[in-house]
Amino acid sequence: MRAISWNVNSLRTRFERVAAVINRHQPDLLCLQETKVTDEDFPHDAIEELGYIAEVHGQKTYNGVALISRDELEDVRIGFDGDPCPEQARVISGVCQGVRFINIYVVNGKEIGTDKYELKMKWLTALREWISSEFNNDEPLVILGDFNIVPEERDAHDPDKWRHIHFSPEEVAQLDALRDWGTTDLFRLHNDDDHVFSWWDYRRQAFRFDHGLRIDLAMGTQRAAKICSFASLDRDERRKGDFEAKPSDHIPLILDFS
DNA sequence: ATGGTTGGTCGCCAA
Repeated sequence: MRAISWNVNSLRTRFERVAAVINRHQPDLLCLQETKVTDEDFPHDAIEELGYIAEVHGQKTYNGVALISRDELEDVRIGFDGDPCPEQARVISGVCQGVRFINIYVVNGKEIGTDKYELKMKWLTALREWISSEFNNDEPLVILGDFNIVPEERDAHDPDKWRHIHFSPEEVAQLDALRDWGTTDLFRLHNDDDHVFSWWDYRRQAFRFDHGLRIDLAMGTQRAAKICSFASLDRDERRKGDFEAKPSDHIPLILDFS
């Protein structure tokens, strides 16, 4: 089984690239973040033409998540109990071939000291409480998506530039708490290199200078890690060439499970 | 601290 996580930064603007990613990688499950489309306007017909079906949790203008799969998923859930901002569409989960995938778009947080940063901490704590109360860490389970958190120094081009957001001690501690519950960074099972990034700011030619961060993550339980046979970031999605036009600022995270 | 690109929407807010 192949699963992909990707912050598309608007599904409707990026649809042709989404179709290209599906054709290139042939995933069983595609977890999208920042779809920026209401459920009413979701392009279900175009997804079905690709041979897929979509479970959606969207809203107008901001946020929005979706699960796009070849086959029907089991136990699909919209959002989570205890969400401090339930009006923001940030979580959708479901079971694909026996593995539970919790697709998340974490609150960005803006900067330490702001209300948005406080909300990010509250949101992450509430999400962990929901996950640990609702699910078992001895089951195959993967929490994946745009975490807006840099796990380690080697995951930032210049970690000191990001200590006010994305790489603050409190944010890293939230990730550690998720590890303590019994999950591991699945990308790191198969990649040892420093400076492998998943996001580059659109501004200041950040991709050209490779000023990026690895903030798109998949945290899997031991049962998920045991069957995770491959993990990679699809840098070609942002590179120039056939796909030069309008890339997302994030690239897809590809995961295989045996 | 400022900077300055993209998307949704149509004036700015969010990232």
